[in-house]
Amino acid sequence: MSDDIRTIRLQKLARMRELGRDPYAVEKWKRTDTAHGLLENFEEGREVSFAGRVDSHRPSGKAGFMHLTDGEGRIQVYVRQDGVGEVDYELFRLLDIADHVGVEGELFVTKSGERSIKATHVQPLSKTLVTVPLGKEAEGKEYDKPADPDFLLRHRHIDLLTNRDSRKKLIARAKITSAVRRYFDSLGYLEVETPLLQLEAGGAAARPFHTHYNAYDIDVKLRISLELYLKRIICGEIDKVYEIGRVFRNEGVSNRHNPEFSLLEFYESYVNLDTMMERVEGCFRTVATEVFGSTEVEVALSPGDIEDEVDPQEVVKLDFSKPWRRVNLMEEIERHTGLAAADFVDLETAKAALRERQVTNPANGKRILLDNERNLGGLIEKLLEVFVEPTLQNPTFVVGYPIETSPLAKKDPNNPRMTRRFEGYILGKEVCNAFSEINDPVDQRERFEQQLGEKAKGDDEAHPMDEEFIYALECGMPPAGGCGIGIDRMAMMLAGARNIREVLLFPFMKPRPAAGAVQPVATLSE
RNA sequence: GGGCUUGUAGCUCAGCGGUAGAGCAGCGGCCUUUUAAGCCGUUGGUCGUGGGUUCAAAUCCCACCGAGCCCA
Repeated sequence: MSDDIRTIRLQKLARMRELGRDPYAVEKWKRTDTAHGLLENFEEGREVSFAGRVDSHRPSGKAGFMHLTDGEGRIQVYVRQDGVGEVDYELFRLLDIADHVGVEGELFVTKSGERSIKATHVQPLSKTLVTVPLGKEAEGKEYDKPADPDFLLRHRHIDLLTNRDSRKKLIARAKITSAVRRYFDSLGYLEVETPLLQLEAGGAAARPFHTHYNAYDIDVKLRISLELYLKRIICGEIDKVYEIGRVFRNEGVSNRHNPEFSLLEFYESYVNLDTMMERVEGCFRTVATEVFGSTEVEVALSPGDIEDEVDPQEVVKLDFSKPWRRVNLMEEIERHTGLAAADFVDLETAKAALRERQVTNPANGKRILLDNERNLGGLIEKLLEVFVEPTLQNPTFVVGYPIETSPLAKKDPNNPRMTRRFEGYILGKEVCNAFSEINDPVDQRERFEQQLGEKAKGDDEAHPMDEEFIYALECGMPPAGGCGIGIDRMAMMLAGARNIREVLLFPFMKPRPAAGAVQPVATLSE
């Protein structure tokens, strides 16, 4: 059947060509206004030239209407045969929904009061060969739009055409990235690009993707973070450096995980955690102001954001004008679990204390699963996740992370079990991770060796040894602060997305099985 | 991994044991101010895939493949 439609459309295209008006032969069309601009600065009688996509098409014998959209707005065009001539009128009739068309004419108001263009000239600019499901629209209400999220994600162009909300979020996400760039550029940071193909993927705890480099016949990995290369640049006396780049983690897909995602990391020499906090605050403030127009951003909460049921319509105001709250990790854990510092001397003591006091997960009242924890640091981070994170609704920095889970952060001089590291949280979710970077090559080597020990014990996310990185430290690295921010998570939060796919134009999709199903004729050549 | 829901024409959906329907889109016709345009006519689906039960399955059962939500 779709072949029939295609055939008919091709016939219409042929007819347009017969009339000497091949849509595909046109290269440009003057647009004096956008649809929005036309409606806002409406001036009856003004001559305009406009182009857009046919959104509704209501021809009759010798006169008719169509609505055209241009991405941001929608305007009606009135075409009458004695206004455009027979050829143009036939071209108008040969249009289908979703075709692109250019019109010239003058602004006027219809009998029923709609601001419109009365065409004097109509020229098709592209012909659709399939039915494009745009749905219908009237008085702000929308009808029969495609609703299957799977379909819309596999054909994002249709989502962009039909779903204003999707469009808004994806545009916001793009603008966030560019606002972040402007912020760091304005501080004198240098933006760089570092290798995606690496012999050892380091800088984070994650499994990499593997691939093969034929020319050298070696296996290589896709990067999982930007960290180690950026710090080598710091060692080269470039004192402020950042990168926004795609990293790849060989993990499952979820509401908040895509195998490739965008990471911002920035490093600055001779500064401590306080400066890093200021940078994070400044970055969010800049993004809020530039993308959302205010240091106060309203974020729609969706069910699941907070432990208890929340009205889906509930909106929270996040204020980025002020410094974020600062808390200490162990103090928060002790406060929320009732355990004391003495309970955290080692893994077994801590497990015993939790068992003895029958500490349960406040979200569901169940015991906390501790069997998977191999070390005290892991246990502490688990407690952070269960007890503390849900309480961190307003922007908050949590300072002081355990040494086992922080192999790249300086030791805390006051507590050898802890490191100089913080994470930022908003609405209970992690938004950044920052260290005072280790610049002691001997310490760094020991940390990597500890990690190799964990790997030997079966932790396949443990950090690999990186001799070139150690060599860079041996050559001298200044004290420096470093920080990573997940751009997608940031965008989700600020744009009010509940799924990471809402802020990724083309999230990874499982391939479809060959059989059956609604595969539009459009090619899927990738 | 577990639970619930779901997969019917290009799109939105109805049908829920008797052999496939509506609206929109499409096609043909009428209409020179319509607007989810209208009127008349009309094309289009092996009802996700594979098994089973039954005289009979889109409809009941099982498995598989997708999707959505919730839980872990």
